[in-house]
This record gives sequence, C-alpha cells and structure tokens, in this order.
Amino acid sequence: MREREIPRTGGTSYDVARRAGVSQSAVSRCFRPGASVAPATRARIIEAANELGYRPNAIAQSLITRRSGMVAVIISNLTNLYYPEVLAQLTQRLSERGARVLLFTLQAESDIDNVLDQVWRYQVDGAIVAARLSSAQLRAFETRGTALVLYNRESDEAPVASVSCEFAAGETLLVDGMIASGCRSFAIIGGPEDSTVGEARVKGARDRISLAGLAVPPIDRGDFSYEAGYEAAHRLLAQHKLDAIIAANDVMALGAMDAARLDLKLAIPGDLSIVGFDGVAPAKWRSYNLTTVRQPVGRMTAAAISMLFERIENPDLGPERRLFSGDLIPGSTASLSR
Amino acid sequence: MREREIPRTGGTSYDVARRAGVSQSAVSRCFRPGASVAPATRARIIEAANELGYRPNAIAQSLITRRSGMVAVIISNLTNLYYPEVLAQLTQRLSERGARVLLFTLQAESDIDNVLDQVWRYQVDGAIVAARLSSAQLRAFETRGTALVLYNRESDEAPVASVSCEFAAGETLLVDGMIASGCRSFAIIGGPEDSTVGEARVKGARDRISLAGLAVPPIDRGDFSYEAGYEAAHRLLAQHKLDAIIAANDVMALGAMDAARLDLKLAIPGDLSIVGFDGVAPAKWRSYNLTTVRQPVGRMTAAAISMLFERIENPDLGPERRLFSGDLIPGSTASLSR
DNA sequence: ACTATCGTTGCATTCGAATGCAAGATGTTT
DNA sequence: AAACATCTTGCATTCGAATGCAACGATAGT
Repeated sequence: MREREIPRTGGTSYDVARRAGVSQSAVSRCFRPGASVAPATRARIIEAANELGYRPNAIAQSLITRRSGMVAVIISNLTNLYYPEVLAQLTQRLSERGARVLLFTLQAESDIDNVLDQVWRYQVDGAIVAARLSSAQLRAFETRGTALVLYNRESDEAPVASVSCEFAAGETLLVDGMIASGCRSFAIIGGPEDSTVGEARVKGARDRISLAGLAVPPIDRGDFSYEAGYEAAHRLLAQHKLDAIIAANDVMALGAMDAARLDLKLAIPGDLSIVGFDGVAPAKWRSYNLTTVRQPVGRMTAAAISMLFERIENPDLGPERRLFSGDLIPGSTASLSR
Repeated sequence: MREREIPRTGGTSYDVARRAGVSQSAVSRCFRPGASVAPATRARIIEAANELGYRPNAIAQSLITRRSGMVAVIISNLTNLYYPEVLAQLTQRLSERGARVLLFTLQAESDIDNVLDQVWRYQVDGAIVAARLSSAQLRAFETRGTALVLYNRESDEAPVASVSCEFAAGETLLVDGMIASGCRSFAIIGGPEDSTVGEARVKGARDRISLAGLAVPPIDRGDFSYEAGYEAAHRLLAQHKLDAIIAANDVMALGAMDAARLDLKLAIPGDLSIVGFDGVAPAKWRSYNLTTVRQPVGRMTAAAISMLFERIENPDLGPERRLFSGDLIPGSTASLSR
C-alpha cells in the first residue's frame, strides 16, 4: 500500500524505469535521439513516461552535459520602445533553435556586474548583450568560454563579435537630402553622453554637416524618451533659428515634433524638418509619419543569433563585426529633395 | 608542471577547496549564509575563490536543493506595447527578490504546450502567465506543485491565483461621463473574439450602455494594433452615425483617432469621443492625449510577484483573485461632464 | 553445432554543490 | 586536571540524467 506515490515533479527517469521494468539508462537513451533502444522497449518506456507525465530534468542534463540550453539576454532598458521588438525577435529565434532565454534587464548600467554574476552561476551557453561592457567584463566572457555577441554596442579596446546598425549610411542620405532641399541650420538631439549608441549617432550627423561646410550644430541631450525630446526641442528652438532637427532616436523626434508644431505652431516640414532613427511602430502612425532610418531588426537579430550559435559550437571562433545599414523611411517630416 | 589548469568555467568548489587546503564542504558552507565556518578558514577560501573567479554553479545547486531560483514568465505577445512595461517591472521585481527570469513568448496561443514542456523540464520555482491556459494545463501546474499566478487572465473552470485589472469600474466612469455629456450613439472596437481580456472589456462597456437604456452598440474587432483600430474606425464610421468609440486598448484607440480626425476630418471630442484602455505611454503624447483608463501596472506586478512567492514558499496556499481598478486618465479625446 | 557479429541492456561512474553525522579542535567549568 | 559544551571540519551521500564499458541475447555465417 505504501507504494511510492507519483512525485509532484512528474517523476524521474528512475520512476519511469521501475514502471517500465527497465534500467534508468534505458530511459535516458529513449529520450536521446540516435541511441540504441529496441522498439518494443521504447514503446514500454514511452508509455510509462506518459502515464507519469515524465519530462527529462533539464537541470540534471545540464550538469552532466555541460550545456544548459540557456542563453542570457541582457538589455539595458526595456522601456525604450525599440527594444521590445528586438527582444521579441531574439526570444522567438532562440526558441526556434531550441534555446531558452534567461532575461536580464538593467536599471542602471552599473547593475551589470551583478547580472554577470548570475550569468556565470547559471552556466548559460551564450549571451546577447545590448549594454556597455568594460574590457574586464569582456575578458571574463573570454576566459570562461561563454559565447558572446554584442547588439548595437562595440568595444574599442578589444574586438568582439557584434552586430550593429551603422548610423552613418542612412544618416548621410537624410542630411544630404535636407541640405539639398535648403536646410542650412541644424540642431541635434542626442542621447546621454555615456551612451555609446547615442554618441555614435551624434558624431555621424555632425560630421556630415561639417563636411557640407555648414556651422557646427548645437547639441542638446536627452534620455531617449518622448519627454526628453519634447524639452530638448523647446530649448533648442528658443535659442536658435533652425531649419532641421536630427534626433538620435524616433521617440525623441516625436517629442520634438509635438513641441514644434503644437506649442510653437511651426509647420513640419515647411518651417522645420525633423528626422529620427530606429523605425519604431509609432513613427509610422499617421499623426506623425516621421522621416527616419529604420534599423533592419529582422536581419540584425538573425545575424546575432547565428553568430552566437557559431560561437557556442566553436568557442575559439574569432571576433567579427557585422554592420547593417538602415533603410531610409521617407515619411513626411523632412523635405528631402531628389 | 601538469597541474590541472584553471578550467574555463571559473572552477568548481573542489578546485577552490584544493587551493585553500580545505574540503569541498567547507567551500560550500562558506558560500551559504549562516553556516559554521571559522573566520580564518573563510578568509582563505574567499581568497582562493577570488583567484579562480569561482562562482557556485547554480545548476548543481538547483539539482540538490530542488530550487532553481528561476521563474518562468510567459507572455503571449510582446509587440503589444503594453506588455513591455509589465515585463520590465516583473523582471525588475523578480531580480530584487533574487529570482531569475526564464522568458517565453508565444507567437500563437497554441505554442503554449511546447512552452509548458520547457517549463517542466527546467524545474522553475514558479510561473507568471499572461496567456490563456486550458484547465488541463492548470491542472498540470497543480500536480507538479509549480507556483502559478495568472496576469490579466482568469479561468472560469478552476480557481487560480490571479491579478487582473477590472475593466468595469473605470469603464463605468467613462461611459457614464460620456452619456452625461450627451453621447447617445456608441460603438466598440474589441479585441479578437478568443481573447479573454478583450471580451471582458467589450462586455463591460456594452452592459453599461444597455443599462443606460441606449441602443446596443455595434462592435468591430481588431488584433489590438494601431492598423486594426484605424481600419475598424473606418468601417464603423462609414456605417453608423456615432458619438463615441470605445476601444479595448489604447493603441487601437489611437488608430481610430487618426482615422477619424485625419481622414474624416472629425473634431475630437467635438464630433466624436474616443476612449481607450491601458494607459500606455503614447496615449499621453501631446498629439493624442487620449482619455483612457490606466491599469495600475506597478501595483499589479507587485501583487503578482508577492502572490507568486507566497505560493513558492507554501505550495498548498489556495487560489486568490486580486482585482485592481483602473485609474481614469482624463485626456482630451472625450467630453466627460462633471 | 560453433563461433562471429551486431544490437540491446544494465552497471557503475560522473557532473558540482548541499548536508547529516561524527570526529576533531578549542574553550569553559569545577 | 578532568569532564563537558561548543564550534569547525571532513566524510560520505544525495539530487537526476548521460555514457563508457561489459555482458547479454539473437541472428547470421561457416
């Protein structure tokens, strides 16, 4: 009577083995493709397993195989509106490849050390990181042999596998187009100074403007939020007579648009051109229809995932940078001649 | 010379033990708070551990303690603009409590069985699910003893721990306000028919309208996207003379606004009132300033997490529903007298 | 009928950390 | 100095699945 009841967990391979009258190894083999099990035995085992609701314990598997089947995804700031799309695609693609996502988000970039601590403890097979890593942190990935791909970040100090969207190419089109259609006086709404991405975008735009022989544009900075763009635009427009504002991301561009057209009654693009960067969904909404450069998120996430798995298979594969150009989305907030 | 080199993983407790000249158990105790270790020994162990970059292997810990420290978060559709905020808060709160997030997203709700399969294999301590579960699936959580909290979903068949935002309360305010200010002819843009949340919201609004003795409002449905709201509004406004449109979520409401004011040149709220539900960030943007009901995401996620941990501590804790009312966000897209 | 061969199966060990128990070390009490 | 309490420490086992090796049975070949 006091036969061992079905454990809450759904049972172990031993429970299945006992029920099917075989050894634990047989059960294990039965769930590993390519192992040698007689059809009749397999059938008995499968049946017993189903009766118990048995699922192999991935934790135990990880311990012995040294493959956890988990990939860490580290994203600095999920509220950023651009990242949810990235995250959705990454998880989708990872699960298609049979990997699970261990998600970490950062409140402050300084949390990263705590996050990495968890990453090491959980023996993830690899990590996709959209946050800045110090060279010491990069080295830790190296020494531990954990595959790593940076997303829209790079390191000047050490070469790392990374995918990014190049600001310059799309930006050049935008800036040149605006200049060709008569814009002379530019301003830039950048990201925080310590943001790699933001800084690269600022630099890209500024270089292009200088190259055209125009005055160095004033720069205001924000935290990539709508409010920040709105306020930065107010400050800039109060101090300068501007033809165009270049924002480091779409959401700030939308805030700037609202400041300009709703508060200051400027016509867009008649009085002022505004352009963004990212290509998030709201930029396409009819009340905005922002002229922007869309990051090819689909291709970028696909590239990140495939680079990651290459490096999980072969940990000694060297660094590689993959750069994608953004696609110009014309919109109606900037007059681009041609 | 052929001393065993530092393994790529950062070493095991045995490596640390050998280096510090103690037993593996001492190392283990050293990393468990409250265990008995002499200060001098602890110091030696800590030093050895640091030299090796040792971190306890969470996989091995999980196996023996039967606690993985991981919580599954299952979300149907991350692109939904409302979920990123929820997800960000959940991960934040979970990591504050020392848990890791295993993230699963669903392309189709039918993927859920595959996802649950992974959930069982990975021995998560609990799960927060924002997707519909069949009663068989609910039972599986029960029998396996995995803590479960549903987020904005409930089950009619079996009672489960859940947190939700009640549509009715906020909706009542909105509908009553619109009626008081003269709206007589309503329409509803609902979610897909198989969406629990969407359906509840449709029903809430319709009941309130009937209660006021007004005609049963026509219903059009969309998939919660901007485009869907835009198109539904076009269809509704082509067929009916309307005073107000009630959308099941903000993003569809914004699409409807653009259809009405940009294409049909209707004044909002003069000719047409539009209200949404959720309180997402874009609803506050100045070009929209949507009148809506905000879900108290902060309190809801806090409640979900605390219910979950209660149930992880005590698996036999019974079901409990926690219902939050939304906060009315006045905005300027509906005339609400009073 | 005897042996060679192949396919199945089980035994025993492994992964890395946690922990009950007992032995050892240290300190206290009388 | 003896007896005892307390704190440290190590030994051995455990968690659940994977896998090398050996043993087994069945079939085929001669």
